[in-house]
Amino acid sequence: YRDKRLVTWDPKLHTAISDLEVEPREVKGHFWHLRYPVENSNESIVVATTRPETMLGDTAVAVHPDDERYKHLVGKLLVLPLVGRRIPIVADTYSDPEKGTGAVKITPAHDFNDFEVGKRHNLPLINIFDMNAKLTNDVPEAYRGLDRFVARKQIVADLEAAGALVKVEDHTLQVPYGDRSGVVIEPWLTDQWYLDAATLSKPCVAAVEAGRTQFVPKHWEKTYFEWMKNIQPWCISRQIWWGHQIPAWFGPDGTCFVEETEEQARKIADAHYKQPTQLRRDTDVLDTWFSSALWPFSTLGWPEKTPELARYYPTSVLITSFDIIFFWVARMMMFGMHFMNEVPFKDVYIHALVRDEHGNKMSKSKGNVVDPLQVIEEHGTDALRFTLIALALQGRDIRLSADRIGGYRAFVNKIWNASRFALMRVTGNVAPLSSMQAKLEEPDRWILSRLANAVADVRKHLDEYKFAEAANAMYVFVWDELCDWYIELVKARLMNEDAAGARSKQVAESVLVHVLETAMRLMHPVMPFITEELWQKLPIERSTAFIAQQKYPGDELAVWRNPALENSYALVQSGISAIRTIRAEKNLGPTRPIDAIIVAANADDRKLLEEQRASIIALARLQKLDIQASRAGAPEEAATKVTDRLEVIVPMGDLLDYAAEAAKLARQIEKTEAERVKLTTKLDNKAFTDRAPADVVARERARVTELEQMLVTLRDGHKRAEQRATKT
RNA sequence: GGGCGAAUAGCUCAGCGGUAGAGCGCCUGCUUUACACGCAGGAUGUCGGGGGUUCGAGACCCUCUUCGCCCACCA
Repeated sequence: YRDKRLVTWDPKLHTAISDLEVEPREVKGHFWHLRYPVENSNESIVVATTRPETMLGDTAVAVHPDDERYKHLVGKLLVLPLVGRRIPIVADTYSDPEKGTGAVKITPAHDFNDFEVGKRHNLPLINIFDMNAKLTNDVPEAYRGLDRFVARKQIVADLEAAGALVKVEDHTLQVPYGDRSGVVIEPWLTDQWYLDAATLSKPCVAAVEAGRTQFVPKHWEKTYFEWMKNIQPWCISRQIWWGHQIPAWFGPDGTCFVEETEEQARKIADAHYKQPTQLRRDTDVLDTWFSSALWPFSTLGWPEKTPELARYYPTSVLITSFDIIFFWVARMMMFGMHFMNEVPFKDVYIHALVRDEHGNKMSKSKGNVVDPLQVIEEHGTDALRFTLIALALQGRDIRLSADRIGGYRAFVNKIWNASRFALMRVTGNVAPLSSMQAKLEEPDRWILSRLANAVADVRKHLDEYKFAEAANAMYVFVWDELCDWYIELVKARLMNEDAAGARSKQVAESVLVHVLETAMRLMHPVMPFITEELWQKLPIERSTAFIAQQKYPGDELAVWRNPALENSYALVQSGISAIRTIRAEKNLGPTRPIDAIIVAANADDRKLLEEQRASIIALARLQKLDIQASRAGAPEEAATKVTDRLEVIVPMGDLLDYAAEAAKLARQIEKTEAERVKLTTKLDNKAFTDRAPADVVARERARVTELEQMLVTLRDGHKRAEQRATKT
């Protein structure tokens, strides 16, 4: 509908702008107290204003109906200084007796609140500004044509000269600026086109309440609701060049015809005027957000009923920034519900805002934009992309951190080097995994199980829009599991040129290539460049030209999942780590060949360790490994490391510092004992054993048993070390 | 005035009812033939304060403090 009301007018760009494009800025200004005399009386009323120039357009002064100070003056007239116009004193609850003098000047044509007061009291609207915010001919001659800020100075001076200026106070106030033009916007009375947004918004609120569209993270719904439920009429016309021209035609007498086409409008107009009539099209264009609101269906061929529209509307997900919720998301909802009678998207993912290093929002007009090309120059495209994804946590903004980008650049490098290793060691095309399932060795089955886990985790996180978690799952799998364990585990097999090891070598090659190939597909959306490059190089059969055309890894990996194997394999890893810890603590160096004894009380554990003897020897760099049920026969001069299920003993000969060893064991005993006491106290608490879930209680009991076993071993070792220390 | 979010290791941040974590930084040792953008090992926390719920609380509830943001208003 067309209406004459106040709009937020940009006097530089000469157009109405949206409330959302208005940016309040805090400015130091003044409070001017002005005295308006009551006609034919000695009395007067003092009003306070931050914009004295608007007094030229005053058409009333309002006081609160219950304000005893002014009750007797309501209905009387004031003489407006400098102008001489008689203006009424009206009673209106808009006036707040607590604020200022309790009397407020009313300028209906230049203030939104005053406009409403004016409507209630049938006050005239006096437009004192033109489109440039210069004073019009409706003001005394002395001020005509003056710019608003020039006029302000002049008027204050003249009021002072006339004795109407009571006092001036310093005052800090919020002044509305146009966010594009950077000038103070002016509430201005114009004819504009409006949408009845309140009516359009109702089904949109209902749709989100019913969950037909869901916000992720959910709390943004509140922002959406708050705005939708307090929505104002939407001024959709703009006095600018670019945009969809409004389909409205005016006849000579100002009658308006709104039709889809000019032809249609002319037909209606001719009928209306009963003769062929010249029409003039409205030169205004639609607010850009009006046009954008049509996007979800207009791009699919609407208003035609196209197959695309049937297939893709409603869309699955809109990914956008929170500051677009009002501008675009809400408006697409309105038009979707109105024109399609269906929501435009099922999910709205509100992503984090990337802020600059100081935490400020980046903006083109502020100029504090981090240039991605520069970051890419320094760290690489894939590193930047991975960093953004890794930092994209729900409900939290991103401060782009150079350190994090550097860390992920190292990750990209790691992927490159791991693949380089594989390409160096794997010769010829590899066989499909299915053909060698029976020949897989423990480490092979372990990494395939971990891969299946990683794929499942990544997919789950992506489904939930948890991008940072998805990135982390990729990172941990590739670096901590594939590189740090699997590649190290298979090195010996890959480098073995003996005929006897040929089959084992081939299996390792196939598994390594298969795992890498799957990892490339898994990471491709985040790191498109390196994954494409490496995928092209892998010795595999390629069914498509590009990795992007391949299927994303999914459920087909699930057959490899093997939690029991992973659990038992953790024992082997903890044994290797224990030996490495002794190496580091005793300064044995990473490469010096040493002997080690692993004591495991459990027969199944020993069996598993025996099977993995070669891996343990290789990764712990041992020259001799004994796996036994008890400590019997182990030398006294030994460093030990005790874990939940095993004790690792490294004979040290004269190298061992017994006092230090005893002290180290004493510290571990103290910590273990403290944990045991804590758990025992917990288990002694009847309230806990009665009320906590059975599995929690059982787990705690098992843990106490483990700790008790550890303590026996630790105390035994401690006693021996202490005896030796005193002997020497 | 209304609303939202945040406070956890030196830094950037996960965890959101059952033994406090990651990356970076820091410390120790390493030319280990994929990688020093690396490898192995290590240290580091009254989880902002105070109440409460619970067998059990960074986690849930209340409250306070401090930061950040959004909306409205400001004669």
